[in-house]
Amino acid sequence: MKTIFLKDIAKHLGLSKTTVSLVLNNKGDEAKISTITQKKIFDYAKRNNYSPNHLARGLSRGKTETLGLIVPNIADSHYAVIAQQIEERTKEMGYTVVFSSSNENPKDEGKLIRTMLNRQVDGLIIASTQQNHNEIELLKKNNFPFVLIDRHYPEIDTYSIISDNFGGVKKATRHLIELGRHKIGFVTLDSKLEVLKLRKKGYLDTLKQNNMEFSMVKELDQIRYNQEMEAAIHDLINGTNTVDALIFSTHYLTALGLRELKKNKINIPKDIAVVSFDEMSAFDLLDPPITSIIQPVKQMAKQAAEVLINSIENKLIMEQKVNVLETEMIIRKSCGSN
Amino acid sequence: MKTIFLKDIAKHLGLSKTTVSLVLNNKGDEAKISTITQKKIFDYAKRNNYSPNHLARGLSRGKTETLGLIVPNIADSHYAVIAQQIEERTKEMGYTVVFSSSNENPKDEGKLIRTMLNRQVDGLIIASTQQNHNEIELLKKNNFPFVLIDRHYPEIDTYSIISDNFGGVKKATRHLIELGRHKIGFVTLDSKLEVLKLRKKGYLDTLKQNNMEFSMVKELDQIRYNQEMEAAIHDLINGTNTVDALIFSTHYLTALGLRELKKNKINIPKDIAVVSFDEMSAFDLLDPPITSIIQPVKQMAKQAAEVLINSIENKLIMEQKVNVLETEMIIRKSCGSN
DNA sequence: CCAAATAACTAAACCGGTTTAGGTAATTAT
DNA sequence: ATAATTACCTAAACCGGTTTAGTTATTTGG
Repeated sequence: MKTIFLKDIAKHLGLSKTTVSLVLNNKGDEAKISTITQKKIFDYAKRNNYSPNHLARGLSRGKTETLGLIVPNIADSHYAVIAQQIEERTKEMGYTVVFSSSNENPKDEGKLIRTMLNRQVDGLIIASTQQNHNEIELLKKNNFPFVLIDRHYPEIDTYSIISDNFGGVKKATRHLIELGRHKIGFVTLDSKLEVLKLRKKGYLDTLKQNNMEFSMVKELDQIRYNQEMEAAIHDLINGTNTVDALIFSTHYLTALGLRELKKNKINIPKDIAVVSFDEMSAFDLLDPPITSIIQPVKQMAKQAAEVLINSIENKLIMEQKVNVLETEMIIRKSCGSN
Repeated sequence: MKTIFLKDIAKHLGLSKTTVSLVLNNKGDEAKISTITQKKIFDYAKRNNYSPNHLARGLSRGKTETLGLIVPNIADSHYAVIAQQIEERTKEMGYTVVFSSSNENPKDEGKLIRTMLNRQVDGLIIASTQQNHNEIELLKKNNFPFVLIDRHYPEIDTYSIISDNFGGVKKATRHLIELGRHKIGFVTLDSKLEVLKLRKKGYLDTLKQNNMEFSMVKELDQIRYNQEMEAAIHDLINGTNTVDALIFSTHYLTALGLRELKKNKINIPKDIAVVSFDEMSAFDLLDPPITSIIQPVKQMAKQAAEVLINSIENKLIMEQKVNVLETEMIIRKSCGSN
């Protein structure tokens, strides 16, 4: 507030800015500043609660102790938790985070990356729209420290922390098969996102491995999925191809789907078993509670923060660049298993 | 990336840093720089996608176009939405936001405020723990631009954007009374937070106004509420004082409470009607869907961003400092009203 | 006793911009 | 023909730190 500067301390103690700066950066001993002088400086600084101007320091050091976080949407609980964990870990390690939502828009994401770069962040954590191959490649080429979280570019070799989307859906599908479901449907978005492609593949591959003949994938439009869910559910529960189980590829699709199933008086799990990939905080309160595949979100976030900061500070660098964390299936009553 | 600086442009065009800086800041005409020169500068800058070092600019201008956001916890959907909206509005107005969670800890909050200040943010938006009276007063005394959101210090005269917590609970209580409920209970946290005090007051005052004799408030510990909910619900549904309606003072208490009610095979709304202050995204999927009081969170956030930026830029300043926005009651089936 | 080493400290350049206070040369006014 | 403007541009200070390359006075070593 009533800001005090380095030169003020120096002037008041009859010393040079250099001495004060060295001491306050704990280089006093190294620079052989006498203990008495050091004490004087520390005391005076503390008494007037001096704290260095971060811009000035950043400018001269070329480092800001600030990380940029770009997510599709922090209002989404998935990313909110990621943000929270990253911020927490990051704060412990002496960094601050600036964030921005790309709204799943590649152009916005590109702009945000550039904005963050000229704000001189020391590194970036990006949950990418996955349509900025070039920007990401550029970051890599320029050796700018960054890590991808939640979504990665399989074709670019960089630090990526993701969860096992493929394996997660596999677990879910196997679970349903084991419970005797034969006509399992899959509701997802029509998207280029690697995660969604992998989830679909997890479903299809598992069916094939188990020689299941029936398969039915509904891919809703990324924007109009809200309106399209009604027709999709209608298709899935009527006609000859009525399903006896449904996997939703992400939490909000599950929520929408459940609403429709309810409207159609479908009994879960008797008529249709339901598994959700990702969950919302109230899924265990629903009747029946929804069996869900959950991602180790917190762990992913902490790891991303650590890997990034380590790579910034050139400490021990992770050996394998892509780290795939296991998902967990929480079995509740929506599949009739208990 | 392959960073280009002002002096590079200057050197390449045989001009001075001054000229280049003026032109790129659109002060070319004002400074009577010839159109030809201006064009050369703009072109060269664009071609080499120059963008000014934010630290340097901030240091010399004393302004960073960065806002600090301090919330109790961004993982909480309530604050996640606030963060998202603030970031969105703020981005439109040319600012960036750095955020941090105080974890409802006043000391941490104090530290965060100081950290943000020496990071030279231009202003702060704080959803305060409300136990940092002094820090807030200090901000005010030093004319540092800030606005309180969601929670305010009634005793400090500053910009505050809050919702009508008192009126919200009043609506809920009145609703229950009108539906013929006579023994309405209130579950909340034992907290000094003004919002929670107001919600309790809204409940108690409405009962009094309607000459209801019965009242029962359960105040759970702020940390152990999770464990305490079981006993609280037990008390509320057993003995002579069995309630026929419950109001939960915040979304996560509702979630916990519903879990307990379910465990005890309570029929909602037949045995007990339920209203939640604040909701979770799946509350409308529950059986029955939960009647909720919702706060105009998005509006609050946008307003906070606008008020802050306006006060930073000394544009039109809001006339009344405390802005109380109306809540809305979404009537679902948990009170038996339809 | 003098040279070398050391202790304690500092001047000044630098980071990359913005801004103030001019400086020339060409035009206009008288 | 000379003074006053004007058009166009710039040197240098400044923002508040960090860091390099010394300086000076005192010890130590031979």
